[in-house]
Amino acid sequence: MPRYITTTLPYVNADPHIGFALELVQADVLVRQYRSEGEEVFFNTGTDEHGQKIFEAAEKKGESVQAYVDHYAAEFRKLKDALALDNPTFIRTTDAHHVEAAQEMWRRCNAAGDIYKKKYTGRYCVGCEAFKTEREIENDRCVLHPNLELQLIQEENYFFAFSKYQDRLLAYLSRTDCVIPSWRREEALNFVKNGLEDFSISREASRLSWGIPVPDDESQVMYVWFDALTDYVSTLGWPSDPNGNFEKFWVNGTTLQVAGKDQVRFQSLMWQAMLMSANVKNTDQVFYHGFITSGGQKMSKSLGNVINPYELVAKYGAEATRYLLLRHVHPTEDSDVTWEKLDEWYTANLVNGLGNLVARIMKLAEEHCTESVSLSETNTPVETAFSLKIKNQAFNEAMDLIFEHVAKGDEYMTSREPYKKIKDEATKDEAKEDIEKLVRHLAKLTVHLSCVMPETSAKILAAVQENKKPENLFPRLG
RNA sequence: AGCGGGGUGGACCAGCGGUAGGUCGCAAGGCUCAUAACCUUGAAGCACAGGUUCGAUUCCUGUCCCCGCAACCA
Repeated sequence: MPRYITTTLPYVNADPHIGFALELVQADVLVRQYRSEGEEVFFNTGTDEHGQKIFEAAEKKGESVQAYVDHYAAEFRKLKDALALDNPTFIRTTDAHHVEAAQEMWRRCNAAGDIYKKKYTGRYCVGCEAFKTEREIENDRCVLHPNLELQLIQEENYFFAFSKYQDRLLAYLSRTDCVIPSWRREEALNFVKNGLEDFSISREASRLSWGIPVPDDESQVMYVWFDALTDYVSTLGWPSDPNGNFEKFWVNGTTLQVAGKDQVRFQSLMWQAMLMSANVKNTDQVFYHGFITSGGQKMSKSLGNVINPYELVAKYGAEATRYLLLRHVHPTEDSDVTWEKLDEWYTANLVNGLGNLVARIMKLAEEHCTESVSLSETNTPVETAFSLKIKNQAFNEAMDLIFEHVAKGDEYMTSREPYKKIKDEATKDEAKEDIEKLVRHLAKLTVHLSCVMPETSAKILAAVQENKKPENLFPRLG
């Protein structure tokens, strides 16, 4: 069955965050695993580029908004190569086709009677040029501009009839696999049970100058929801579907969204209600990953503990970065990452573990075996277990299986001592058999490795086929 | 207030009613094919307080601490 896998689209008001790199790598390893098993996968990612924050950020930088978003879109697009992503589609919410799709989504929900205009009163900060929430207000002032008086402003916006979908959302959430991990489904369920309120989906054009116009109302611009969330289907060609991808992957395929844990309400509730309203099939499954903290704190520029994915790749390489994110970041819980820990993991597992194992085995093979070993094509139970772990998003456990396999190689080498036996004529043949067995062990390893570290996997396989010790796979850190 | 998750040796994670496992780090031996790598052994642990039970890290109750959501906030 065709599969559709998408990340959320990051908002381009800052450089790529390590958390987004995690999301991409998790999605990619799923994509690669399914593709390796012969399934056709549509892999989507891209950038969310509208909104007042972006408009203001561009102004601050003294750039045109278009130049600003083009710059960031490029920064995010580069992640594809930096993280060795397997051919994702990259959609920008400023793409002409997406703009039309967002407007069509609006029209359909409107036709279903789910969009209406309502007067809304909020406290507006002139300094921020934005309405403030209770959390952002302290002593009746905006926390960022305590010297300015908040203004009570009344604005007329469009609202989406979210509350109408309470029952249908409960029915959707009764599917046990629609939210992973399961306890986040509990969270979503409780949220719906507590009652839903309609949410605002537009802003006056005078306040939101960089966004998609509301159909048939020049005075209003879409606020994030209809704009950003529609990307999951617009990327497939919805609604006109010129290539049949929407029909193939969304309607007839299995769909999976990968998102951060703070997205439950947006992805599993608001977006699903919009799909119901527009009479489009719901997402089959949304997987929510945890967050990455550093030194026990949320990464933030002011704390100076931000780890940028490009720095990660510059230091360890794309392959090792993928490995580090998959094995040492818990799939669904928060994980703490520091440079110190990353160095430790890189050295222990990749340099001393995998890299060293390949070197010691292939050195012996190159010197003592006259030709490369024949490889069997059959799947082992370990490979099946690995595949299942990946598909169940237990990425860290899947990695553990790989490294158990690595450890077994080292243990076998020590217990059989082929390097010793090869020096004695009487045991020479036995040593050769040991070495051949170890080489086959490596070949098997490449099967698991291919969706995690594709280049490394290919290098090892090539070394086995050429019967030659490769260059160090993972150089020791300076 | 509430909802959800979590608190297991120095670090991260698994176990979830019957001598507490794994990985990393640390220490001591061993080995020499290998990227001063590898193998073996060892030290060290179930947030706290009650309860249920023959027996609790595991179930129940309460307390403390951490994280996310808490409605227009990606």
